[in-house]
Amino acid sequence: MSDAPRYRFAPSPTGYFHVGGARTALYNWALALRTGGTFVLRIEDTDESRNSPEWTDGIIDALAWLGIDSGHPRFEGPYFQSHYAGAHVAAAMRLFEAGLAYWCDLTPEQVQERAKASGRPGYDGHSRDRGLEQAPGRVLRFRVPEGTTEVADLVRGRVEFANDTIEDFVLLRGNGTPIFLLANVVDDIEMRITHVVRAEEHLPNTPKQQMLWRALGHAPPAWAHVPVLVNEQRKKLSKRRDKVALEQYRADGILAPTMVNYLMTLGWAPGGDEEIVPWTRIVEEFRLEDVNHSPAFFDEKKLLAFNGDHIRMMTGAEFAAACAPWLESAPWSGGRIDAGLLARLVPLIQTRVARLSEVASMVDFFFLPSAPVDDDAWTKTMSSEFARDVLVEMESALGSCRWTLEEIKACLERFTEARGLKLGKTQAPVRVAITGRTVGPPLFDSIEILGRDESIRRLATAVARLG
RNA sequence: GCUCCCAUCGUCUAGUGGCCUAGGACACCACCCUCUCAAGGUGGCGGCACGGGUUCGAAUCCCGUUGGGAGUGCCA
Repeated sequence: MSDAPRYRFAPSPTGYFHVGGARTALYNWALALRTGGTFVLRIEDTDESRNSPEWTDGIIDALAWLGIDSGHPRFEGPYFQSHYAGAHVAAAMRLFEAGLAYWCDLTPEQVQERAKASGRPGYDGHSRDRGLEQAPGRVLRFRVPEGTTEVADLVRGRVEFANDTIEDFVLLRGNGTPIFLLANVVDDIEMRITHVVRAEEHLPNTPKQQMLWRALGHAPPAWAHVPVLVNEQRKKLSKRRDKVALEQYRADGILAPTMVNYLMTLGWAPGGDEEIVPWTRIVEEFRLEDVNHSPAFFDEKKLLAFNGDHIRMMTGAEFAAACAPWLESAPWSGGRIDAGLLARLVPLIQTRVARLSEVASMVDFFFLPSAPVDDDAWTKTMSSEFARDVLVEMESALGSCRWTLEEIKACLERFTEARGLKLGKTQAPVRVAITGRTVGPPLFDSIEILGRDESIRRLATAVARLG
C-alpha cells in the first residue's frame, strides 16, 4: 500500500485555531478516510514568534474536537517543522551545488531600491552570475528557470504561470535559516506527501514550490487549492476583525458535529436536497472535483440554524449531557446539578436553544432560590388590571388543586374564562412571578416541576411586591 | 502597479448543452398550530453580472467588459 495517498495539514501555531484551518483539516481528513490514505499533521513552527508548546496542544485539541483524533490509525504526526531545519539547509546546499541556486549579498532595502530604479517590481537577478560564495548575511536564492510552470490543480484545473513573472526567491535567509517555501517542500517530499490540499491563498506560491520539487528531483504532488472563507465584506477572514477562533464557537455552545457539517457545506454540498448530514456521508461523498471555485461567506446565522437542527437531533440524554458543562459553571451553581431534575427540564428547552450557552439563562429560575425578576418584564406584565387578581387567584388555587399538569393549567383557565380573557394574556403575570421573564419554557410544566410550595411562595412574593 | 483566481436568489449551494417556467437551505414576510418563546407545518419574496460569439438549442462552451478576491517579505 505504498501508493496510498498521503494528505497533510500544516498549520502554523498562532494561539488560536482558525475556522478556515478547520475546514482545510476536515477536507484532508475526509479524503484520507475515504481513500484509505493518511492524514499527516505537521506543525510549521519555524518562525520564532509562532512557537509555543501550548499553541500546539491547542491545535491537537481543536482537531480532536472536530473528530480528527490523533490516536486514529489514519492519523500521523504531529511532526514539527523546526526539527527538520538541518534537512532544509542541506537541500538548499544541494541546489547551490547543482547550480540551481546562488548567493546574493543584497539587503532587502537594496533590492527594493533597484526595483524602484528599474521600474520593475521584485528582485532583478542581480547576483545570478556573480559567482558569490556563502558568507554571513548573504541569502541563497533559487535560480528560476525560463519557460512556464503549469500547475495541475484538482479544484481549478490547469493554472499557468510565466516563469519570467516569478523572481529568484530566497531559500536561505542571511542568518542561514530556511524560509517557509523551502521547508514546506522539503518536508512534503520527506513525508512522501502525495496530495497538497490547502487554502487558495497558497496558489501563487505553488509554481515556486513545484519548481523546487522538480529541482530536488521529485515529481510534484497533486495540488488542490480550495477557496478562502470570507466575511460579510467579502474579505478573507482575519483574526483582527472577524470571529475566527474555533475555540470561541465551541465555548458558545456550537456542537462539534454542527461545526463539521457547516464547514463542509462551505464550498461544497452533499448530494440531494438536505444539507444537515452526518460525517459518515460526507466521507462517502466528498470529492475535490466538486469543490466550488469562489470564496464562501462564513455566515454565523446559518451556523446557528445548523446548530439548532443538530441540537434537536440529539436524544434527551445526549442533550442533557451536552448541557451539563454549561450548567456547572452557572452563577447559582454552588452545588451539583440534580440529574433527575435536569432530565425533566431537557424536553422543555431542547427546541428553544440554538446553542448550549443559552441553556443556563433558560433554566436558571429552577435552580435559583427565587425568580430572577427582569424589571422590564415586571413593569410590562404587572401593569394590567387583572395582574394582582390572577396572582392571588393562582396562589390559592394552586394550594388545593391536584398536582398534575392538567389541573395546574385548569386553575388558570378557570380564572381566564371567568374574566372573559385569553390564556395568552393571563399567563403573563404568572409567568413573570414564577420565572422572572416573559419568555421561557412552558409555564404549567415549569410550575409542576418547581413544586407546589415554591410556586405558591413566588406568587405570594409577587403579590407582596405589588403592594 | 504586476501575477493569479473567481462570478447562479441578500447568503450557502444544486445545476456539467436540451429534464430549468433554474431546485434546496439560511435569512426575511404571511398564515396555521399554540399558555409565552421556540420548534413544526403551509405559502410567499428573491438569482444565472453585462456584451458578443459557438450551437437547432446555453446558467452550462469560447472571447471581451465590469465587478470581487488572493498573492506580491530574508512571515507561514
